[in-house]
Amino acid sequence: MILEARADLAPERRERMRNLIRKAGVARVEDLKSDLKVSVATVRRDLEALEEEGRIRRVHGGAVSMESRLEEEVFDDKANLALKEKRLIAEEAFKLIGTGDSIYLDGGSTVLELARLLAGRTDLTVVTNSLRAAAELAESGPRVILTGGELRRLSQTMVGPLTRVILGQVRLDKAFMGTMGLSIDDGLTTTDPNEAFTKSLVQEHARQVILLADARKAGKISFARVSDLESVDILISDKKIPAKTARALRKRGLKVRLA
Amino acid sequence: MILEARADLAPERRERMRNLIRKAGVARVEDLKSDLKVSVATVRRDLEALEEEGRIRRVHGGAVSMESRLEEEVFDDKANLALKEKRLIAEEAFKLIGTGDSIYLDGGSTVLELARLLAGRTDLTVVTNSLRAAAELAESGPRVILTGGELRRLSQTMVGPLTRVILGQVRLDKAFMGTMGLSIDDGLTTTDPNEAFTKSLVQEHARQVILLADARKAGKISFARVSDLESVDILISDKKIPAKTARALRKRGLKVRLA
DNA sequence: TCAAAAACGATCATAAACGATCAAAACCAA
DNA sequence: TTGGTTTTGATCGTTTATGATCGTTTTTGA
Repeated sequence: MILEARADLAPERRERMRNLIRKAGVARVEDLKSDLKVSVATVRRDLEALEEEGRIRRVHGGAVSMESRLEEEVFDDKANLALKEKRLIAEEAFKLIGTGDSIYLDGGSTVLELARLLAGRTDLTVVTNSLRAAAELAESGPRVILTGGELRRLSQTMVGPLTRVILGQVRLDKAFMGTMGLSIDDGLTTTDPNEAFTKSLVQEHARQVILLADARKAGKISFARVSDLESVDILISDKKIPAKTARALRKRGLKVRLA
Repeated sequence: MILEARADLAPERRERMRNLIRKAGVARVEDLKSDLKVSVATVRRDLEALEEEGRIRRVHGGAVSMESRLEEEVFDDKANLALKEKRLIAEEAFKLIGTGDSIYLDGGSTVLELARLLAGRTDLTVVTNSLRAAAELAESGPRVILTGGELRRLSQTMVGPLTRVILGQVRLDKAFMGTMGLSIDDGLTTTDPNEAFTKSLVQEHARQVILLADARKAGKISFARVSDLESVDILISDKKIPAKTARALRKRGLKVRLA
């Protein structure tokens, strides 16, 4: 038997691939094929896996690293994890919006995807504490009202006690919220207490609270508590959420929709 | 040795295109075609994509970059000339800021120049209704508080009655204001009544009002009245302002500084 | 205002890249 | 080893990106 130089195990090959792509910012399938000495089929499968992890973005002919400058939201790894699911969730949420609605958008990448869908909806009034959501709608689209408040750099949102004063002045038909953690016992949690404060404030003011959370959020618990599960009217998630979890949430009174 | 120049992956080609356009401010389709060694069809398709992302604006024959800040004014000769003055005015204004000050920045390109100078000043608190100013300070720098309010797309500022509620809650040592018109008889004027409302509100709340206005503003009258000249404590302008005008302003109690 | 020239968008052909499929190879536990 | 699973690579029909063509629109300058 001829012993070839032993091939990489799949995880180490992927690690090498990831580094190659990150170093160059971009890589072609053909290059990866010869660098890693595998077939294009394997390269594609690995790229698929890396994309699923949010490490890279596939493009025709190769892939782009998420950590490179070619990719827009470098600093925000989370924005691109499970991007596909987030898009689907956002589209599902979009269906809930009626003509002339006054809606709230908070920070978070899933809600941001929803904001992108609203550019054409001049009939709406959008209230938001998210600078990025505002930026998406800055050129054209709905009437935009910003909550004001202290800028939290990490999330690019306005948070804290000052948000209360404007939120008290507006009517909100539907609030579309994101979350860091979603737990049966601990409810909604997020990283920053000021952020949590503003979120809970919004939930009090909105007639209907719609939570957008991909499956990875289920079971997670973060630092600062936002609210009970009962504050949420509708949860929109994806099909990867465990059936058991979905059942438990429904039992607590939430309407659960899977995009 | 044969060097087979391999074609760029679409994202890298677009990145190069984006940089070419940003660097020059504008670019012709034909130039991009030869620089990037692709057909005009591809150039057009890429431009279309970049426009979709909001990075450029297509025009007949080529494209202009949206990423050169003050994008509109780049092509306005007069405004472009005034950029130098605006920078000088901003630098003069910067000198007035003390350690730990709480300052207000409103919209307008001159004030935006001042915002750029503040990126390193972590000792300050900046209150602003300008999304562009906030964007300048979004990554690092002073504590940033946004006023909230309705988004006025043209100026990318938050204006209207809702701004009152947060402005009422903060202390402002110095307010740096821009203006469209500055007239001895009509005082400060601007184009939009909501904008005017917010400006006058700020002037009421700030201990010291500092107006940044290049010489072209002198004698101009716009649509909506903001306030009397007396509301302004210090005017910073450039040396092109007529001596007669400067005298008249000083006579009305303003301290006039020429950058 | 009108006509020529330039730029444009739509359409189509082609070549490269892609995803699905399946069989062979490698791997693993008994 | 054996039987079963996972991983890999080859094949093939499909999709995508690109560049050329052509009729239409926009700009320019007489």
